[in-house]
Amino acid sequence: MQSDPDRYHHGDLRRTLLDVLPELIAERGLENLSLRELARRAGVTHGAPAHHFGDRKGLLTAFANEGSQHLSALVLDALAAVPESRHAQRLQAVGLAYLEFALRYPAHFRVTFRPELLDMTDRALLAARAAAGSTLDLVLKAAVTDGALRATDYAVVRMSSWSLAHGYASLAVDVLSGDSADALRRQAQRTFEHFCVRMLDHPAQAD
Amino acid sequence: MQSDPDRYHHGDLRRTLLDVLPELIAERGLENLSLRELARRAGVTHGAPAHHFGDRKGLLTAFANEGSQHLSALVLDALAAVPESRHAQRLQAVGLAYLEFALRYPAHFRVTFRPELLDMTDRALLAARAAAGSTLDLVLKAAVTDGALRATDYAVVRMSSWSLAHGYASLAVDVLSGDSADALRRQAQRTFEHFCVRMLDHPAQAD
DNA sequence: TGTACATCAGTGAACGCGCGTTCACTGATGTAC
DNA sequence: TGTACATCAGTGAACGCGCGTTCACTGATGTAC
Repeated sequence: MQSDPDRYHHGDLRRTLLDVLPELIAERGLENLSLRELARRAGVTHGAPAHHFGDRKGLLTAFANEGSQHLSALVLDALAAVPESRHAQRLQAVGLAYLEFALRYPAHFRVTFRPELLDMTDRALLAARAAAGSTLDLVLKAAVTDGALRATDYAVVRMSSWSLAHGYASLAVDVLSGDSADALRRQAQRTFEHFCVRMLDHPAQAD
Repeated sequence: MQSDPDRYHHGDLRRTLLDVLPELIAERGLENLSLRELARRAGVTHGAPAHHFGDRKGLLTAFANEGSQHLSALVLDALAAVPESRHAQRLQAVGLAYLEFALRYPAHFRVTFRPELLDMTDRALLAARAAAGSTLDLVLKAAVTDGALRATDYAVVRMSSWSLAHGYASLAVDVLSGDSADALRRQAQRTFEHFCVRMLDHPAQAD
């Protein structure tokens, strides 16, 4: 990717548009998102984005796809640091990674969970979403296998874990956005630990 | 309120605008909300709403105020049916009322928690929000008093309860909006019960 | 290494549209006496 | 009960604006030979 500002071909406009989008959403909100303004900030005429995304929905679909990938990466990273036998810690790690996603990529977070703005028939998007959602299932299934979670409680614990993480992240982004990110992280750590310890049992091997 | 369609004075335009708004948000989304279209649907020229709300932010602020009042009413109603000593049940009732708010008033739910769209200096709005938030505190404080919740766990349980309810409601409105409301309610009932039972202890008197 | 040609990426003018806001107005209502 | 007048609520024309989309174009790149 070259940066000569006067070249006719941009080099990687698609990438640049996706990179500029979060600032724009942060500044003006998803309500006032304008493709023309996006093109302006990318240093390109307003017709150019159509070459890469077609329309607004295409742009946001690609952006949401990226969001799901960020989320997957954060979850997998967090899990890599926790032994497979520590189920409560693993569940906590997933929840904290979800919050981390919202804190680091608030614009992605806002777009990713708004299906009415997206092309939900897009194969790449669906695959990315499925991948991001599957990790929680793996963690909970392992807990069932090891006797830390009753199979009959699986659905209920899955839904409450997801809701807790999603709610915490939503509140962090929308309602508590005045608080410092570190304060939110610390509080979340305690809150999620409290939750996970109570939701999963501790088989003999624990600790 | 009269309904003669040809009168010059509307009768209660303010009320009508607030009543029409949810449909409009449901149909076109908060992104595409237009004051002119709102006026059109209220059967009035586009200049009229300004008399009552000033601008878009004024309208949404009044709407969010109403939202907080709906939420308060649902929470208080739900609590009225549960004995004061049943702390887990009371906490569950608050959570389910929160979900009920999102299911019955999805447009209000979407607006109420978007401070950047509202005039957060509006006294009436602030009062309504504070009132809606205070009930959870009352329930948890009673649980502390009765020994069902350790004072040191107060903050953590408060935050996880709020997050769980908010997350569930958000997912219900945004992501799971294809599911039937009744199915969501039933699943929430089980999920919240599971959660509340584990978060609060059961002093001697229980049951 | 050079040339011809196809493809790709961005340009810029033009279009029609719906929007929010303003403002002089007029019809309706309410109040004072 | 009647009249005069002030206030309130909605009208409708006008404004300027930024938007998304289209499209013939041109400059740049890549490939075949």
